[in-house]
Amino acid sequence: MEARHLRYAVALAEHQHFGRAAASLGIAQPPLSTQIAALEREVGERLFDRTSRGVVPTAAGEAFLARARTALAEMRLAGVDAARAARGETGRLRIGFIGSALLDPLPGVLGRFRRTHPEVRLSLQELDSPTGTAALLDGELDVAVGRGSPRGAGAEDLITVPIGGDHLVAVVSVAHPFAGRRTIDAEQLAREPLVVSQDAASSYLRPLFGPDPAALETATMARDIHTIAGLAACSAGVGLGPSRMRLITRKDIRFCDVTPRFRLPDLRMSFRATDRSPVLAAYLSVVRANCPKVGSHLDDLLARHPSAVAGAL
Amino acid sequence: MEARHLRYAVALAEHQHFGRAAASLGIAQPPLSTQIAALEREVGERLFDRTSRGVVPTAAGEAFLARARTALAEMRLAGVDAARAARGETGRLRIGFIGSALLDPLPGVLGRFRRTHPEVRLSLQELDSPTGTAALLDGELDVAVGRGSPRGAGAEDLITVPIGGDHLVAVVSVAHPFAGRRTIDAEQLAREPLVVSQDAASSYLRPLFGPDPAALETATMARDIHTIAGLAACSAGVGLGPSRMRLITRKDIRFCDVTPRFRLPDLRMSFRATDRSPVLAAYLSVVRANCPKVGSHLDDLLARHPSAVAGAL
DNA sequence: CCCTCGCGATATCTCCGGCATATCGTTGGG
DNA sequence: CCCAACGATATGCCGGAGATATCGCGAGGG
Repeated sequence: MEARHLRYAVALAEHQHFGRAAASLGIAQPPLSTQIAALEREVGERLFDRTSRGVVPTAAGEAFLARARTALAEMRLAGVDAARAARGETGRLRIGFIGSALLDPLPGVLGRFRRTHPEVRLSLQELDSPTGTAALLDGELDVAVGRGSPRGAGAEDLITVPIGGDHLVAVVSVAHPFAGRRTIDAEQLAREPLVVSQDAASSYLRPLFGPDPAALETATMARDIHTIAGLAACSAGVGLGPSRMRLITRKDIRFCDVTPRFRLPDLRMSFRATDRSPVLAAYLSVVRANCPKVGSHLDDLLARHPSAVAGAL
Repeated sequence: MEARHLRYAVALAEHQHFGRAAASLGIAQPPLSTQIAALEREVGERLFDRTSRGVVPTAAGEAFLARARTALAEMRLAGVDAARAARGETGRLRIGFIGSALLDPLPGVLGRFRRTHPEVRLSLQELDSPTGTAALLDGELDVAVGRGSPRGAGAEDLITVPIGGDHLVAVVSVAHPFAGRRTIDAEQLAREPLVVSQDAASSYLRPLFGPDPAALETATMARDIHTIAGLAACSAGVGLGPSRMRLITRKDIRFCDVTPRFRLPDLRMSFRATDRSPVLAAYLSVVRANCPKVGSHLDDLLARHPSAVAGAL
């Protein structure tokens, strides 16, 4: 049984007339008769009653036609859905990110992407940087936003673009003696009880305290940036975090720059170099449109990379 | 796009290998390549990524395949459903009947039909005989069970088989003076307040009272047989109805034969002579199996009728 | 580093079958 | 009783699906 048979049967049922149905199909009447006869032979039942002034479906024909119509509709949708999937308009995008990314670059990009690609199922997950990289390599994520270049096995299979840098700031309760100050010296910090993220403490924050990291070892650990702010607010210590933490709008905290200025590893976005997902491509093109600087960086990397992301526009 | 393309794409996705997929389809590898290429050209998107050691669907391919599989399933179901509809195993059967038919011939036939054709939607409706005949002719019913031959315009387009006769019986409250008697004389009845059905009073019951139908004109009218029994039970009068009314199992009523025995018009079943519904044919064959006497009658009528019911077995 | 093997693409031919043209059989309607 | 309309049948043609042979290419293995 071929789709042709379904189309012919549906047209015949619609026009109730071999000649007109054939005309509507762009063929002559005899082949329509032949094909319908062949269909009836294959199904094993008469699907149409031929009368002297037209054609009417039998009960078997009605049952057949119902299925035939949905089958044809599915076929049409197959093509449409494929095209939409290829344009990245449907599908799924799984993004893992560190908390601070949700403060600055992500909201704009995600909002725009949601609006331009409403039928893509977004799966968002807050993860620390190493976990995100691992999940990306395992194929559990499509995009990972973290801090610092991915390291370890497989990292060379990732394409990574910087999407923004920041420096270290301190956050304290409004009641804290530092609350009114614009800056705090790093040496002063070393004498305060600190609140830092697990991730930062174990990697990029260590150089800040030079040869003596005791301050870090006694620091309170928090998993994410909002917890750091919250702990600082209730005077658990001086919180340390990226400068985009200033975007947190709480009345009960104050921020101070750390002197000398201490640059944190850039925020970066990674994805698998072998990933051909059109949704990813669509996402990247939204990123490009939203942020020309990241976009041009992206273009460079993609141009350089051998197996670039599918038609990355 | 033809069903062939869908089958080929599905097979290719399943085997992830052109050669093996082609073998499973019973064709050689080159035509499979050609057809997949043609499909991709028509859809306008690459549906499969060819690697050096196999084939994997793209995102567009996955979207396409999902629709393709359901389309193919629908096509298979089309044939199956048509065959089942042709055997009368699916569809709808609308039966109109008078109340007394629900006492004797219908329960057995309907029960058996329900069991043998569980997926036929039965639509049952209690109607008086003339209304049933009209509904049948209007195409609102498939079968009408009533009393007395259908009359009026179009009646000759119906096939009608008798399915049982009965005679008149009286029903009275247990408290009624007649309650203990086996018979009641027709002349006695004429002096009693009566309870009869509208239908009966206006047609076949009139001869019972000879030239003076006054008894009927003052009779209480009821629409159906159970109401007659109920009114008799509460001593509203002497109920009159068909002898199968004896099948009503109420403790508060008693039945008496009417002397002389007064035959009522036969119960009969009618359907449109032009009706080709396989469900009707299936129903008739259940009737035949359930009741040989009616069956042979049916055979005679169908043999005699020019455009007999579709393949009435 | 080259060689070979495996896989998909391409080229060419064949032949089946879907389509067009012409004609027939049947059934209602005038 | 004839005619018009409709679907079925007969026949020839041609496109295209499929088979065979071959090529290009990339990945492993020696």
